[in-house]
Amino acid sequence: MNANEDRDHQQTQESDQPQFRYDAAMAQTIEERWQQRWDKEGTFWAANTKGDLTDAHGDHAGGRSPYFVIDMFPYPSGKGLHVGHPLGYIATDVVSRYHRMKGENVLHAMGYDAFGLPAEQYAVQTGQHPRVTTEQNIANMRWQLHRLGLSFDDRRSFATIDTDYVRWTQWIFSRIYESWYDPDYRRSDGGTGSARPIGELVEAFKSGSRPIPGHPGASWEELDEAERSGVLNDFRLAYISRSPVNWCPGLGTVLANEEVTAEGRSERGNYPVYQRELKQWSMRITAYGHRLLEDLDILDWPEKVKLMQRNWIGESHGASVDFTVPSPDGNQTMEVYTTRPDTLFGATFAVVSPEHDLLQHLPKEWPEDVPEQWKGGYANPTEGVQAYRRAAEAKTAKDRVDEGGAKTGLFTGLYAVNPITGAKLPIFTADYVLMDYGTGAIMAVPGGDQRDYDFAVKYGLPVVYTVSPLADSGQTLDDYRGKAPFVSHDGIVVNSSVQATHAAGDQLSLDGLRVDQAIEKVTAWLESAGVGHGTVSYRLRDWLFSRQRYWGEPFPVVYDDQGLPHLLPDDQLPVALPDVPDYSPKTFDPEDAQSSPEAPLSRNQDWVNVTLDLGDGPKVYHRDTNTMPNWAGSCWYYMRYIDPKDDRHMVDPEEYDYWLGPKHNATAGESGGVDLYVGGVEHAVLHLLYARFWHKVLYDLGYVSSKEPFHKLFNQGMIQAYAYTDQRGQYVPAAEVEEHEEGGKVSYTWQGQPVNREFGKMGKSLKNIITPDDMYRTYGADTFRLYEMSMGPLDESRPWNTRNVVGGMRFLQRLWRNVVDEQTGEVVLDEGEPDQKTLKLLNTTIHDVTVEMEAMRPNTAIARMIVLNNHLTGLNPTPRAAIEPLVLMLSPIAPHICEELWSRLGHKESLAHAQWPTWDDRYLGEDTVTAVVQIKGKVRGKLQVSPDIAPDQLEAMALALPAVQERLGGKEPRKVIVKAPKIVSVVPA
RNA sequence: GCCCCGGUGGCGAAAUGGUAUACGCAUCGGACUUAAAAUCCGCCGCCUUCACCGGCUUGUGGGUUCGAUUCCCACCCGGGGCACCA
Repeated sequence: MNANEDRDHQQTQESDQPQFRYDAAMAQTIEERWQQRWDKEGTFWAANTKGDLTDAHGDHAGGRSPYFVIDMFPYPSGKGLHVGHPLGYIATDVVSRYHRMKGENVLHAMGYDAFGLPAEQYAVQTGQHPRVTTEQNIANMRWQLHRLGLSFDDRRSFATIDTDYVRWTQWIFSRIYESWYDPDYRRSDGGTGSARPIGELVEAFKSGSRPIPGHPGASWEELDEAERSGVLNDFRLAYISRSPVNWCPGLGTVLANEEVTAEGRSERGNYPVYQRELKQWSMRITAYGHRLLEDLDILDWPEKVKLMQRNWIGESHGASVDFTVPSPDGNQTMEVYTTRPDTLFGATFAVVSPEHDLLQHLPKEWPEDVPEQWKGGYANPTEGVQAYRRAAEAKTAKDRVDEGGAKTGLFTGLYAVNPITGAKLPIFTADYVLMDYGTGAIMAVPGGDQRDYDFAVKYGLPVVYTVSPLADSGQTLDDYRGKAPFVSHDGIVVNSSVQATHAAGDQLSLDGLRVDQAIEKVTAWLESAGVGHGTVSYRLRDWLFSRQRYWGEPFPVVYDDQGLPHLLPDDQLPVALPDVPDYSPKTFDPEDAQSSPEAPLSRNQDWVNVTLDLGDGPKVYHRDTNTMPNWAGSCWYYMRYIDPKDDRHMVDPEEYDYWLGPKHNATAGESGGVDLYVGGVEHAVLHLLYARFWHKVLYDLGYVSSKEPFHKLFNQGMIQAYAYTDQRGQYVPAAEVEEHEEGGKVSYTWQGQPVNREFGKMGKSLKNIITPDDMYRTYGADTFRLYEMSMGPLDESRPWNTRNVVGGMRFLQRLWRNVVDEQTGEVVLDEGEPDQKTLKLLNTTIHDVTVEMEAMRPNTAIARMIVLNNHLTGLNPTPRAAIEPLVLMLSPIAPHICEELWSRLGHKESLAHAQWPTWDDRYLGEDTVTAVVQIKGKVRGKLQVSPDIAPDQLEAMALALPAVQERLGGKEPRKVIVKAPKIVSVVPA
């Protein structure tokens, strides 16, 4: 069979080429042949423990160790791939193939994240239904990846838009909706706090063992349906709320905090985002804040990503303090959150956010003797606060940043009473205090906080310092007075003492204590006086979960004529997307903050209004017209690879235990989960935080047995590229640019005109795209894979340079020639024992390559293999005992050529499951080693010695060297350090 | 502003306390060829020198050490993350 194809191949060749040379055309023939054979034989099928999914021999997993390795699955965007995209896919493929050769049962598959904005926008551009364009794009992408020779188990592939899959995404939503978080629940893993079925909460309300919030004294039976629905909504992990959300008129949808940039613009499209109060779905991710934080410790993730998640969760420890606020409607309580309760004596005013409830209790008139500046020119507090709130609402986060931290604010006419000192603090409202962090109210301590200080200076408020620099810092408070706040945890509390406290409590003094001691003391005092308690606060917000989009999963929820939500029963899933006259989102003038979202699904009234029997007879309901964000599908897809066709479970629990359960193999550790997950660092908080949250809910509810979804995370670097601009700043085609060198100076021209080189991304608009297809045409997939793996460390970004690709091609050609005669196509080998030098190099290479592969450093593994191959090139004929291990070791990186050579070496079976070569320790040692003789750290001589030379003998030999004698000038050395057999370091007198 | 990562030949990069520059690219020289391409062999950090010898060299300056690309301190440059979070 090979001979025939070779003859076909050689007819297409230039006549003066050797007929059996490994070139691009030969590579293509070989690659396509092996790809077909792998497909036909099911070479990469992974075996489940039972059921239809067996390996190629029809066997189940048996005692084989599982290894689960996947990439972050792609959006099939329609733009096609450039050479940067497959880097991670090649890396996971190399790892997969390596582990297969170690005898493990490797699950390696690829799915498609096909809902969401990019797919929808592409469909809108092309005027076709998103399903049509998305499926075309998936087919195209599948082909492009197939051509790379990736070793996926294709039976396990699926897309998030598949009906089977949407059903289970909606099923998970239903489980989350039907759950609440019980912070006191003792989990079987020893932890505290768990998602529990909402039914348990209802039972507690019914039995009276738990009071019903908002309905003191009432029994569950006394509440009407709307009241019950409202109470449960406040506990559900998926809930509906009317609250300020990120509204993006330019995109026509609301967005999660994670999808909004620091400039207050949408991450996609870069449109302004406004805070609007709207009724939307949210997920109670904040309930999991602490567990999401602490379980980072059991993950094998890059520290950088852990740090980003820690910062995003933003757990801080402090105290909540109650201030009494006299108002026209009677005394109100203002709860503030502070991380520095030790500075209570330094509070000179208070600030509430513009949305704070306290602002509903304003006095009718300004109090007397209030500075005009505090009133902002308004006739009374009500008018002023209304105007200030409107102004704040209209501002984007970008506007606030542009103000550069400048503080604006307005006096409310109210005063808060300091619970310790009884001092009356004027209350302001200002937009630098955020409603959704802490309690939306702060005590302002201008002596210890930069923002409060700025505000105090602007409005003429007093500054009191209550912490003094440590004596050994060389600073005193006088260095700060009138200039700046003293913001530090390292200090001694001063000026913080009262004989009789205002609230019920003993006299209190914090003076002389260190800050941490003072925090402890004052917190205890607050608790005993009943005016506060220690508490924890999070930067993390609940996850806004609805979008006004067509191309997403519909919610499995309908509303009755009272507007109360009802969950659809599982047997009515999936809720399919309806056809609508127009699936594009209704967008607005990006600056139109007052516009309101309109969901495309609301355009099909036949779909929206349905008659259903939800247990109490047929009734008319209205469907929820929102869709889920595209993160929903990516939150759980990894576990669906276990069996995407399973119609009885989201995932079979036994199969889950085998593949992803805790300690399912040697590397998974306590967390369990995917053994290796590779993707870009851009998902450090978004996808990876949402997926961990869903996973933990499913874990609490008993559907999965591991605490975490992804045990080991690896972020591949970006492939960057050069781009060239002409004099007018226009990009010119990078492929046509010529490089010139003159007198050591490098310059670039395009069509004779000088151009400038810049460095950055690869992109169509930069005219520097290079596609995998370009590489297949010129070199073949194996050379392309080899180049991407040899460019440098996998986790670092580096520039693409097509000129360098040829090095990999030459390596493969030399390897080929070491097996196949280029002229005759014959395989002639030395079947005898290789010489000692070859055996030594072979064994050290096997050892080194194994170490490098384990550490995911294919670049250095390749360097070792090139050294071995270059050595074998000098032997003629090549020893079989050396070339076979080399072919096996290279096969994860360049699988097609290695399969071809393996077959020409006489093996019938694919090498995909051949055993990874092992080394013999006897060949690792050297007969002689080079010992280096240093004088004051500089190399002055070298000695060839036995590896087990005695230190005394080595020292004597070193000191006898003429170069050493000369430099010692006849004197005894002051010191000689001998590290036999490598180093002798001589220190002259 | 705060936090994190990085800086080594002409270029991509090796080496994590012990011979700095493995491996690859480019350049240059040689073999083969009528010639070119391809292929093979060789040189290849900088300065000085015909050459040997010698000196210098891992962003800059300092420190620890017999010995530092590697550890410590300060600074410069590049990249990334967060940014009124009380």
